[in-house]
Amino acid sequence: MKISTKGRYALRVMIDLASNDNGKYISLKDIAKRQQISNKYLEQIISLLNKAGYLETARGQAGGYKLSKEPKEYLVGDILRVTEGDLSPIYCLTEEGKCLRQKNCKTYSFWKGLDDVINEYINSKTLEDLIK
Amino acid sequence: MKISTKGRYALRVMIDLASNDNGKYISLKDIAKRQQISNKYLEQIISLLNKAGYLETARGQAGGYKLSKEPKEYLVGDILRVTEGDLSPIYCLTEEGKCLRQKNCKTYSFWKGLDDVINEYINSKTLEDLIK
DNA sequence: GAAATTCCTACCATTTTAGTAGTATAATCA
DNA sequence: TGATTATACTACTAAAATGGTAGGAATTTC
Repeated sequence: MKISTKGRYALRVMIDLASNDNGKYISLKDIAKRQQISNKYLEQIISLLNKAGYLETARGQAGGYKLSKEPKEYLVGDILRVTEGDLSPIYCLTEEGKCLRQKNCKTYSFWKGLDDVINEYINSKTLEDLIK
Repeated sequence: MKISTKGRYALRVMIDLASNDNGKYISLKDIAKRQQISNKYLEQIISLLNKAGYLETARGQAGGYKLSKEPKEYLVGDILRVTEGDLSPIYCLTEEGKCLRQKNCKTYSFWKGLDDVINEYINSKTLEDLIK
C-alpha cells in the first residue's frame, strides 16, 4: 500500500513552487534540477497539477509556473488525489454496488473506517503546513 | 494506494475461520468455496498466516485449519502486515537513512503522520470487532 | 495402500509504475 | 520575421508488482 512517485513528486513540486516564489514564473527545468526529477517525467506531473487549476503558467522566455493560490489554500489531500487518482485503500469503497458480497460483508466497515482516517488526516494538512 | 488481494483475502479467511469454528479443523477447500477464492491462491495466503503462528493445522482426513488464539487476540493490523508486508505509505519510513534528502525533507513528517494514523487505526481493531 | 489433506517451490500472464521520446504550440526578443 | 525558450500533448517502453496456476512432496487416516 504505497503512494507512488507521482504523488510524492507532486508534493515536492508544490513545496518547491511555494518556497521559491518571488512573483515571477519558475521554469520546469529549474524545479526539475532542484528536485532531481527528470524534466520529461516532471512535465507529466505538473500537467496534472495544471489541469486541476493549481498553477498559473506562461510560455516562452521567462515563462514557467507559479501557484494560483496561497499555500494555505491547498489541501495536501487534494494534491495527492489529483496526481495519485483514487486514494481509497480498496476498490469497493469507490465502486459501490459492484461487489455482490457487499451487503453482508464483514470487512466493509473496517475498510471504510480506514479510508476515513486517511482522508481526515490528509485533508487536515495544507501546503503551508509542510513549508513551515 | 491499495491493499492487495492478499491482505483482503486474509482478513476474510480469518473471519471465516472464526465464524465457522466448531472445534474441528476446517479444510482449505471449504474456506475457498465459501469465500470464492481459488484453492491454490488461498494456499499461499493461508501459508503466510500459518507461518506467523496464527493457525493450528492438521493434515490428512479431517485435517485443516483453526485459529490458534481467540478472535479478540488478533490485531487486524498484524494480519495485514503478515500478508501485505510493509504497510507504510512510502519507503522512506522503513528504509531509514537511504534517502539522502531526508535530513531537510519537508514531506517526511507529513508521511510519518499518515503512517501513524493508519497504524493507530488498524492496531485498534481486532478480529472479534469484525465478526460482530 | 488409497484417499484426503496440508506443504513447498516454480512458473506465468496481465497490469501498473516510472519513466523516455518526439513533436506541436506559444511567447519573446533581436 | 525568425531564432530561441519555454510549455503542451501524445505515444511508446522497460521493469516491477499483482494475482494468480501448476505440479508434486509429505503426512495422516481409514
